[in-house]
Parts: sequence; structure tokens; C-alpha cells
Amino acid sequence: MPPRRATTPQSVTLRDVAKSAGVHLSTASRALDPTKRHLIADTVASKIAGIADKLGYRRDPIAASLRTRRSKLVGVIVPDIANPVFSPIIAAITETLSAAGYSTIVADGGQDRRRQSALVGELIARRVDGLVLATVRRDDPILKECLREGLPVVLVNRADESDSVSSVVTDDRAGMRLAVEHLFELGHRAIGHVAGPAHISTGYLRRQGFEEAMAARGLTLPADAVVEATAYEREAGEAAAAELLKRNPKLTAIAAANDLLALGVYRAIAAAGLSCPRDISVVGHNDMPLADMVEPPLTTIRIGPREMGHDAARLMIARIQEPEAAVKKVVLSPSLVVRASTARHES
Amino acid sequence: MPPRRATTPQSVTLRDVAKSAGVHLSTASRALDPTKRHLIADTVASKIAGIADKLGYRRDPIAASLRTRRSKLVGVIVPDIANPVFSPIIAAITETLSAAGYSTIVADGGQDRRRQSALVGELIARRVDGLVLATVRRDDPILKECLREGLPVVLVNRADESDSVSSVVTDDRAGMRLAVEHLFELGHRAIGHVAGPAHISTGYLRRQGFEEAMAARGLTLPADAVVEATAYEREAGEAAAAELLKRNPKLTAIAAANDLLALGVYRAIAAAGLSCPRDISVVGHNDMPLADMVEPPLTTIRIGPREMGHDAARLMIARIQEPEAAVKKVVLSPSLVVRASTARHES
DNA sequence: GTAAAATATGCAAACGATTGCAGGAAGCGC
DNA sequence: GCGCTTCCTGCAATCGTTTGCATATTTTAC
Repeated sequence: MPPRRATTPQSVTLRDVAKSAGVHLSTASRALDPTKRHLIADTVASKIAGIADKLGYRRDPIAASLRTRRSKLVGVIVPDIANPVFSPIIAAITETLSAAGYSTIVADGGQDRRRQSALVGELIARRVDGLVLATVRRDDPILKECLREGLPVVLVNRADESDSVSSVVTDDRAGMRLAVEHLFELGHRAIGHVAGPAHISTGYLRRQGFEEAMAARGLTLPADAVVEATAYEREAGEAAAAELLKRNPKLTAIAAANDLLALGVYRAIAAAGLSCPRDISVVGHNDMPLADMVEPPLTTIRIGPREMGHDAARLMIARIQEPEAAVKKVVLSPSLVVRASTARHES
Repeated sequence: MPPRRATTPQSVTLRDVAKSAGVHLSTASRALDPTKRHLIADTVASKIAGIADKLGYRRDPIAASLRTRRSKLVGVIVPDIANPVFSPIIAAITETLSAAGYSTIVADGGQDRRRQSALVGELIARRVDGLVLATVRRDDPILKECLREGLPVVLVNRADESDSVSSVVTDDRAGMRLAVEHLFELGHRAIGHVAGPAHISTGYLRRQGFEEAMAARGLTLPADAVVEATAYEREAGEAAAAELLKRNPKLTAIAAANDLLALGVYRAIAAAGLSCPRDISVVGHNDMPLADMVEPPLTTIRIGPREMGHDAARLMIARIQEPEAAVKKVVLSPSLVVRASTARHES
């Protein structure tokens, strides 16, 4: 059997429905649009609905888009689709949006600024009703571009500096404070930090949280106690931790800005001939999938990615329906998940 | 500053370009379409291109779609977007498609049959030019539905029974044979298998591969040496492995149909008071991200997800451009990745 | 019973491109 | 210089909806 041509599924159009119901095209259109249905007499409307159903009519979203300049399509841009942290966020966004009748189109922004910009252009051309960004830097040109276009935008996981756009993030400072408190209570005093990139809000804020928590406990922060990783990747974490250990041989614990970095820290510890948690305790951040399966199972900070995704989607829907609404910033509370990478420090 | 309305980005239309160039709309359209450009005099065409550029014209894909019934959009349906195995496949598909001018819309099919069907309908309504499915069962109703609609489809990672659709998969039997050979060479003779669901091609074929490889080595297969997991999930793997160990206390090695199952096997081994790889060797399948970071680092079969994605995308493009072309089935060769979950068995 | 208001439907113009058809200009051979 | 191609460009229909406005019908108020 040869494959059939993709052309002419000769779908039934609104005109067919209208003709079959003996009404005008426009009447059928209104009867089938929930927000306009009240304009049509009940008997007529339900008759049309019945016929549409019988004929198997499906509204053509393309034609509708052309006319309305809306698409029921929301773009989601992530920095790296292969990064497990984002999977549950994306899944949650998709769920909530689709329940509200929106489809999502997920794109990998990648590193390249130009590519990202092209991507946004592409999505705008496709008339997305809004954009969820998980990529932004603290001061982000792409974001500005979107706002200039008047496109509804919501930020997720990472926020920017300005107050011009809605976002949902976790309280990154608080999260890192939880981590430090946990280490402190286990008896650690010489604590180091592998920070995330400072141009990303999570890296920046978690570092602040670290410094605050140390200060709150009256721990003087050795000048060398923080090393910033160049990216949220394992290799970067390993390099940073190696540097950290070299500078501070007395460290008994390390708080990493993210789980992948923490895994790099594991490596550096092993490379230095030490053992986690016996010699050095490690705490990560995000509780990404599989964080419990590494060795040792990672003590980390849970950020509730699904809730984050749901909230982001809800914010997006609200913004699309009410573009003038006030900017809303949702901040979720992180929580500590204790596993086996942290241990009591006997001194 | 209040957010601006999402309406009227007053983009410049083809009409504007045509007017500004002093030619007819249709001439401008042809000049700007690479496949029609040869119809227009070179001087005119390049003038139009120049003006379009200056005006910042962007073709409206929505309007084009309405007329052409094509969309330059390809749908990708995965069973579970949060499953790390699929991340690199999705990423690769997206890359290749976008290089060819296609956008992708990734959707999570989930378990529910009805939802999946609705999803496909939704994508068809949006006029996707094709569908890449990573979800299919060996005998899949959804797939049939797509084919009935005459939609170009390519299968990735999992294939179906029929020969009516292009696909790219790894040689699952060969992969499992690699695993068994490896164990055999390490001295193992009592080898068990945690199989994947039989209604999915990977589960079915890998199980066959297992049985073949055992037979080839002249190892009689104890009746109880294979237990089928109910799903590709850790918990299912743990349950299956527990059962397997109970039935076969003498097992020295287990080949799992997939990495997540293998992680479940780890658990079952620990729960039985045993240790991997000292008491029992384990080999996984897929080499998913982070497989090297678990403890012990997992010996597994690499399936080349990026290549798989690229090939799937290429197949899709070919099929869209030449719908009558013959069905093509790409089979990639898997390879063994030895880490620390397998050890020599001294008897 | 009539004017005003409300309700229900039809009309037709968009939205922004693509493309079959036809016609005009130029090129060619003789 | 004439007929015949060949090459370019314009015309106009079309894709399937949505929606402001006009019109017809009914209801309400007095």
C-alpha cells in the first residue's frame, strides 16, 4: 500500500456546517465560539453544535489565527533541553497550558545569542501568544526584545533584574541559607561555596544567600571560600571545586549552587584523594531527577519544579487574557532534602 | 511603564514590499520564494529582496500555511518528557529540523490513550507537516490513525510491527547480545534478565537478544531467568529484580533492558543484602545522561541518541518532500560502555 | 398601539500570503 | 518584417475564519 498524499484531508469547514444547518457562516461561527454563543438563540446554537459534531467539524486554528492574530500557542525557551532540571518544569508548564487550550512549542535556546534571537523572531512570526523563558540572564537583551514587541513574557526559575516582567522562582537566598544551616548544625564551620555564574540570577542570589548565612552564624568568610563556576555543568563544578580545595585545604563542607556542580565537586573530592561525606560534606541545589541515585545520594535543596511550571503557566494565561495586569512575582519556598552526602563533623 | 498590547506589531506585509518596489504582490511573493525566484528577472528579484530586507519584511507563516496547507512545523511526541533518555534525542531532532527551516513542537504523550489521540488531532489541526513518534507500541492504534490521515510519520527509538512506516532504532537484539557477551567474558554463567514491557519493541527485542545470546553460548536458560518489568521505571525494575533474585538465588549477573530498570536492580540488590558488582554484576541499556554518575557507575549499552535524532529528522524531511518515497528503516549499531557495575566472576 | 430597546441573524470585508492562467515584451529564425 | 517561442509579470481567486455593522424580528414600556 503506497502512502497517501498529505494533501486534502478535505476536512469539513465552517461553510459546510452552516449550509447544512441552513444558517449563515457567521452564525455558525458564533454558535461554536463559547464566548459568543450567547448571541445566538439557544435552539439554533445547539442545532449547529449538533450538526458540527455529526459532520466531524474541527475549527481550523490556522485560519482563525490569521484573522485574530492569536494562536493559542505558547513558546517555551530553555537553555538546554537535555538538562534534567528542566524536564519536570517543562512537563508541568505543558500540562497546565494544555488544560487551558494552549499548545506549547518547546525550543532549545542554546548558548548563542544570535541563535536565540532568531528563535524568538521565529516564534513571534508564528504568532505565539506568549513566551516562557527559562534562559534569562540577570540583564538580558533577548528579554528586552520580547518586551519591545509587546509580547507577554513570564520568567521561570531564573529572573532578571528589572521589575517589568512576571516571574516564578524559588527563594534562592533562602535555599542556600537552608543548606548552610544544615551544614552548620552538623558541626561544620569551614564551609566553601561553588557558585553559579554571576550573570544568572540563581548563581548570584545563591551566593548572596551563602554569604548571609555564614555571616548570620558569625562565621568569618575566608576570602577564598567562594569560587564561581563558569557554567552550570559538571566539568565546571569539578574545576571550581579543585580550585576551592587547593586554596582551602581545611574545608570540611562545600555548598554547590546546583546539583550538576555538586556532582563535579564529588569528582574533585575523589581526585584529591578524599571521600564524601567522610572528609567533606556536599550539598547540592535543585533536587534534579536521579539526585538520589548518585553515590553518595545527594543532600540537596528541593525547588518544586512542577509547582514552578504550573505557576508559570497560570501567570502566562492570566497575562494573555489581561495584558495590562500588574506584574506578578511568585517566589516559592525551597526545602532541604537530607540524604547521604552530608555527615556530622567531629572536631 | 505599562506593558504594551500584544496587538498590531504592524509588521510590514508583502503588499508593502510590492508597493515599495513598484511591482505586483505576486511578483514579490515569487521573488522571495527560493523555489520560484528563477521565474523573476534577476535585477527585479534582487531589488525586491533588497527592499524586503530594508523594510524588515518577514513572511507570515500563518497566512502561508492557510494557503498552502503546509506549516513547516513538525510534531514530536514522547512518552515522558521528564525521562532523561529522550532529552538528547529531542535536542538532536530539533537541531536538524530547524536547520532545514522547520520548527518542532514537542508534546508529552503520557500514558492515556485518549489523551494521546486528542494530542494527535490537535497537531493535525495545526497542520503539522509530519509527526515523529517516540511513543509507539508494537501494535499501535495512534500510529494507524496518523497513517489513515496520510500524515508523514517517522518512528524513533521504538518501532512497530508493520513495515508501513520509516523508523530509526538501534539494533536492540545486538545491543543485548553485547551485554550478555560482556558478562560471559567476565566469567558469568548464571545470568538473569529484567525485561522491558513486551508491548514495546525495545522490551520485546532486547529480551529476544538476551535469549539468543544465552543460547549461542550454550547456556541453558533457567525458566525463571527472565522477569518482565511493568514499565520502564525504577520502581518496576526494583520489583522485577527482587522477584528474579528470589527465584534464582544463584544469579551472579543481571542484564536490564534499560538504565532506569538497572537502577531499580541496584536497589533490589542492596535490599537483598548483596553488593554490586561484588556479588552481582549489572548492565543497563541506553547510556542515559548521568549513567556514569550513579554508584557504581553503570556499565551499559550506548545507543547514540543524538545520531538517532538526527537521522529521524532527516528521514522526516525526506518524507515530507517526497511522500511517495519508499519506507526506510535505519538501524544503528549499539556499543558497549564498560564502567564499574560489572566485575569478573571467580568461581 | 406605538416608540424604544433588546435580541437574533445576515452581509461582507478583512487577515496575508500562494498560484494557475493569461497577456505583453523581447528574442529568434527565416 | 512576420510568426513563434521564451521569458517575465500582472490578475484574481482562494485558503477558513472572525467581527463590525446593518437589518429584521421580537419584546418591553407606557
